[in-house]
Amino acid sequence: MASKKLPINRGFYAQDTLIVAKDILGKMFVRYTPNGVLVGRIVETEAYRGTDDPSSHSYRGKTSRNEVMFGKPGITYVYFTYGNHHCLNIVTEKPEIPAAVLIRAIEPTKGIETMKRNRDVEKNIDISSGPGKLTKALQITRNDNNLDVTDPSSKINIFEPDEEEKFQIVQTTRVGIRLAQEFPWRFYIKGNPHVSKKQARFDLKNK
DNA sequence: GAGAAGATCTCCT
DNA sequence: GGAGATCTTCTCA
Repeated sequence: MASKKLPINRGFYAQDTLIVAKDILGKMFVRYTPNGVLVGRIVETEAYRGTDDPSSHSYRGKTSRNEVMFGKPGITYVYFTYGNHHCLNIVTEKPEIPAAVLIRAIEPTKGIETMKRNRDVEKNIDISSGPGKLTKALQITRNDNNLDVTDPSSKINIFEPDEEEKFQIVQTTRVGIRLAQEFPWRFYIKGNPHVSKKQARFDLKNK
């Protein structure tokens, strides 16, 4: 048996948020639950940087909700919105810069049946093609806020993929926000069916 | 303490 | 394609 693989280290998350949002595509997201291990490939992200991004939760300063964004990189920031949905972010950059990358979609690779059950859907592409869907499939709630994804004993880790796969990255504008809509801070893997449908329609319109 | 907004999803037409 | 659901968080008085 080969030595156990370690999660991606904190130095990766300490980089510029836009670089992390782009480079984290294709990485393996691993979630440890009592029902087993759930794994998916990250296929869609958005960058939020509080210092110069009016749509970021941290733009107006530190609050009890967003305080983890002001902490060290590589920490989860989970918040509840629209009365129904949780969204998962990974904190980036230095502690004095409140920034994070929103994980918008993953391509399920392991524990698929468990994720389908969590979501009550039948098709693979319905499991995690959106921020709210993804957190439900992976059983992520506010209890999972402030977890260290670089710690091998954490309930959430992110790993390099076993096999490097070549893909094209598309950079475009974010969805679901009112302010700073023009910032091209959304990234996804071109042609992947697991990115959110809303976005696919948007891109077709803007060709 | 009250009112408003919100990084979404799903159902209905 | 459009609108409602649902509830946490923030702002303002």
